[in-house]
Amino acid sequence: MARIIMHLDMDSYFASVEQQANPTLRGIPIAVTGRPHESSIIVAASREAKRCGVKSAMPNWEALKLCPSLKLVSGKAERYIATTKRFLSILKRYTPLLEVFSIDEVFMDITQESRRYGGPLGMARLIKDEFREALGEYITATVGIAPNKAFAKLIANRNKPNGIGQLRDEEISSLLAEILIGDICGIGRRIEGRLNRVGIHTLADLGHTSERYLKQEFGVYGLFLKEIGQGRDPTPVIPYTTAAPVKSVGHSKSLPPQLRAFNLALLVLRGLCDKVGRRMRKLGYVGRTVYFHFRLGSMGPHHGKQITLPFSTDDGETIYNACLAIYRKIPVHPDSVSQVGVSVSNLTEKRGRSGYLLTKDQQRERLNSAVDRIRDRFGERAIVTGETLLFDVIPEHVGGFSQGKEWEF
DNA sequence: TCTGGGGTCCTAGGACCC
DNA sequence: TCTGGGGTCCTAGGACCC
Repeated sequence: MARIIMHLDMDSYFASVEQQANPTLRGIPIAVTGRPHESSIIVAASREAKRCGVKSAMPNWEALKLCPSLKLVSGKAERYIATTKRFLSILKRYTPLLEVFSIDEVFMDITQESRRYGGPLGMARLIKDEFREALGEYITATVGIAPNKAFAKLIANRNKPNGIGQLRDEEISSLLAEILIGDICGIGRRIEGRLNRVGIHTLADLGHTSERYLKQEFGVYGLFLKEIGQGRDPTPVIPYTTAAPVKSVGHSKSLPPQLRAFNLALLVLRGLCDKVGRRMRKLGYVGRTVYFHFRLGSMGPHHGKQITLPFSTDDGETIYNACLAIYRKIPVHPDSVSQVGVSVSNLTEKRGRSGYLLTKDQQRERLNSAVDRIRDRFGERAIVTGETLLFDVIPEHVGGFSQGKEWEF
């Protein structure tokens, strides 16, 4: 029996949450951005702004050119996470087979459950009614229903905003010739370009291409392409409860001109390492592999290197020292950088106090946990290292938690 | 005017061990 | 004498997602 997969995608999510929270923002073009007054980018545009052509990932200046009356709003991460928790708690009552794909997107396998609600369309309408009650009329979702994830997402995109779309198993084959490969989640610009150059433009073209060729060109990914070209996508819905744990924890920051000198950038990096350590301790992980990267010029190349430590850590200073060790190994030693970043992978769950850490580190561990407790109570900025005071000139960003797994529901 | 920040997965080569 | 093959770990790079 064919599966029934529902994809639910919140409409203009961050912008809608802001409009719901603040009536003066309703009915006008607004856009959520990281830094409203600097040369940043749009994270989310309201539907009024989208009508002028404003899209996410567009530089603010370009958005303002398209839509001079656009109101830029600073994003508030906590607000979006809280709203996501609320709608997830509604959805999990409908089925336990619920995959949190990002902060505003969910896949559900409703093969078993939809019958109880008068079929998938009835279920979708009920969910949208519940959302309106619980979240307010400005926060809406679009629902796509299909026999697999790729087509459920596709059909949701085609019914935005605030719509419901369904694609039945028997309807898919007749649509393959009109769906462009780039419309499929998983086929990005590079792969689309490579396929286009050999004359493959639609899913039907893809389906007619030999599996051998696709495998030779794209490795295991070629098998996925062949399936998609035939209207199939065997990828299962992976429920939140069985999803793989976080694999890496990182932070990076684009630097304003006054902090681009390399020695100042290192101070910013010190603060980023602290934030990474803090988040790891919150998540209960220690990690062994540290990746340090930086960027030269706004459009310049990334340089980065990783090392694996002989021990695991969740301590900001240890992570920072690892970055310095990496830096000494990098052949490029720039005078100035436009971005620095650090991420820790090779994570394991932290066990008891003495499991991984050396005795000489136990004092530091106690210090970290005391600092964490104070920050839990009085906020992240209650205690900062001297260097971290530099963050006062760099506003906090939003938009970077799209695929994080730090919201429980 | 010149671009954010958070992730995931896959591949491939070299080192090292048995 | 000096050769085999499998497995794991590490690093780098490319592609994708929101």
